[in-house]
Amino acid sequence: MLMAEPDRIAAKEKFLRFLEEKNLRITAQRRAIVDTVFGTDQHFTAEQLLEWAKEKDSSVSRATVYRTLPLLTESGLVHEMDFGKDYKIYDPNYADHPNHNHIICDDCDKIVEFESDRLDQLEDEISTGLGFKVKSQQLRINASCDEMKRLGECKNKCK
Amino acid sequence: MLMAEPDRIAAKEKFLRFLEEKNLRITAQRRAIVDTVFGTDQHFTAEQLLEWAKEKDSSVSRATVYRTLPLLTESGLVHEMDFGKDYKIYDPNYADHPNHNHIICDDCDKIVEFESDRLDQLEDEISTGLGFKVKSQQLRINASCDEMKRLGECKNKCK
DNA sequence: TTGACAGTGATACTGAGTCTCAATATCGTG
DNA sequence: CACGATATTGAGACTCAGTATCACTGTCAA
Repeated sequence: MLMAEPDRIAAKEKFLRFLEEKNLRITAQRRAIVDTVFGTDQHFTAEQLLEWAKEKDSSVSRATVYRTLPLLTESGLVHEMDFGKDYKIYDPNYADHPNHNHIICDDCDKIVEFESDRLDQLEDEISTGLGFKVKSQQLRINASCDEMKRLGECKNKCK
Repeated sequence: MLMAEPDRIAAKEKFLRFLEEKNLRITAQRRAIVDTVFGTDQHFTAEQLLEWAKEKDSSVSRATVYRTLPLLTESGLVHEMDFGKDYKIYDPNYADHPNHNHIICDDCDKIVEFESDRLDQLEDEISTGLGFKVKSQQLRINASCDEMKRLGECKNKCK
């Protein structure tokens, strides 16, 4: 967990403004959740967020976390991702780097991100061509741990 | 559900051979499941497969379906897909059309497939360039129902 | 101050998928 | 064909992320 940086503070302010615009209230619990989300640059799960937010305000409950996450994604400041596991992963750094593609190691759950301008460009081209104003798009590559090992990316958790 | 066609029968035989090669046994329950899988060209969920297979052999249990599905995907004859819903979707027609990309309507769960040679080519190029022998890859585009409606693709279930 | 209502936590619930284990079926070998 | 090693089975308990319910609480405009 990194120290809050200027752009993360900006993201937090943007979200509070987003709540105001929707006539939603800024409560202590929401503050704790938002401080947590924009106080890290790590990917996290809903359960992790619950745990971390509870450290800031022990009154934060699971229900409130699950109620706040859709607001965060709706605001466009946090990105929800699904890698075929039985939980979702959230990226609080999304506004800064909107085009992520991922390689997922199915054996140890490690995620490697990569970028490709050509890919981004082609994705946009296809989406536009099909007449969609896209909500989200992702290229997901599932690979085996053997391959990850070969790249030296998978030293820790793999047997 | 279509009548079994030659290539589906071939797929079924391939799978039985796949079992033999792995010294796995061809049981009545596995026959019922395999007949079901390669007797349709529809996408299906694990629970749907259980229901359909039970009609052929009422002794087929949930456990056996969930134990057989990984074998089917491992054989390369069936493709497992995850669209961010809380269930997985299986495609028994995968061997014939291995390169699918999908647009998912988040509101009504409709799935539109599309192909792009340029995209397939670029995906291969990137994967190879990163040194991966890929297990699977998919480009997933989530779109809103409003957009689907505009295309006339979403007449039925959307409000 | 009041009252409408957004927000809350505790907790019950859902539903896909997994695990366990005793009983059973398969199939190569004798 | 019979044997036996072992792969496979079904029932049902279990897991776990996420959802729904509901009575209570906090906020804020009038």
